[in-house]
Amino acid sequence: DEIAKHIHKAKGVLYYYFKNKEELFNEVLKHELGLIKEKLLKIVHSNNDASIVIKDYILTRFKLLNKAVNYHETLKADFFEKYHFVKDVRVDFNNFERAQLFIIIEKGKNEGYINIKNINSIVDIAMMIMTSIEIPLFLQDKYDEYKSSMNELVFMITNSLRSLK
Amino acid sequence: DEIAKHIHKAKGVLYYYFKNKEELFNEVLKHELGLIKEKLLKIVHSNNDASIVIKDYILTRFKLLNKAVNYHETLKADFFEKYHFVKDVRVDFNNFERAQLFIIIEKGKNEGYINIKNINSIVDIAMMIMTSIEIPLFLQDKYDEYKSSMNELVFMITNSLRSLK
DNA sequence: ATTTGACTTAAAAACATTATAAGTCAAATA
DNA sequence: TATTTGACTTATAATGTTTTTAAGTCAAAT
Repeated sequence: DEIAKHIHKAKGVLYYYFKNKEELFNEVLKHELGLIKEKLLKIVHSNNDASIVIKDYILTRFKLLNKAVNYHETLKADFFEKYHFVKDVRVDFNNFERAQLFIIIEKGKNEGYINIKNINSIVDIAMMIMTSIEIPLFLQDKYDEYKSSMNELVFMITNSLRSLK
Repeated sequence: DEIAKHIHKAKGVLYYYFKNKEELFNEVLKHELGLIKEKLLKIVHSNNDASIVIKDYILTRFKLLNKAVNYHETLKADFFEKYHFVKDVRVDFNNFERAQLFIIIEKGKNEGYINIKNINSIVDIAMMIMTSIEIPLFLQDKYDEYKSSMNELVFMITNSLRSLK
């Protein structure tokens, strides 16, 4: 009813374009994450050094996701085990991020800045940390509280990459 | 009723020793965390190098907390904003851990292994990561899933300490 | 000093009722 | 033909009521 009111149309028309409310929500979510993906891709494919790219990537990622209210809903769904609802979009975004981190680290290796054997394992850890932090950050609204630590977290991650062998 | 049954006493006697159920739970919780503190103190005050100590500390911390079912209840209470209930014990354990990490890092500095200016900021980050990871680990039962990454996470943290300046 | 068990009281579970939001569809419109 | 409407049904959630269960009390007993 609310959505229909917002577009000044009858509610029935929504079911002409979407199978149900879930499908509609998923499209909105895809759109929201699509915009974020775009911005992150620009960072990954910039001409900066890998150390700069990884810093930019992580900080921007959290900044953009903090405003992504539909994404926050998927965190809730996941936490309260209504995961199926948004599974595909979450898995897709996860794969996207894994791929980007891989690209950045590989770039760092080529530049001689990073010196690690198994890129995938470091990607795993980075993903584990980043996705874990999302819950206090976005569901418990601690983004502002943790903000100041964020820069140092990134600094720590980039530094650890430098020395890992 | 259940507790009274377990100790083969009438329920009323519980109120002779504890003001109410909350107080009883808090005592159980204190006891549970007390045992964990003991074990962690042994690690901190062992004769190992700081790099070994920090690794031992973090891995043991997660291993012990994973079995600490009453502590898990405090995570839930915190998440669902019934924090007051267990605030004191949680704050106390937090301070304890901050103090231990500080001691370990300071030790690392003295040994020349760690080279950072602001110990507190690195303690902040470590605490942020560790407490954030607790939610998926203990409330979403992903401890076994993340276990293999845990060693590498610790390796990453210790390495980052080495190079931070 | 400690324990009991019947007792009161507060909270939660179960159930029925009502209200709201989700989804359908024949007919209308463009 | 593609799109839109609005009255309609149906599923879900909110509300209120009753019942059950668990928390807490206390005079009396050990």
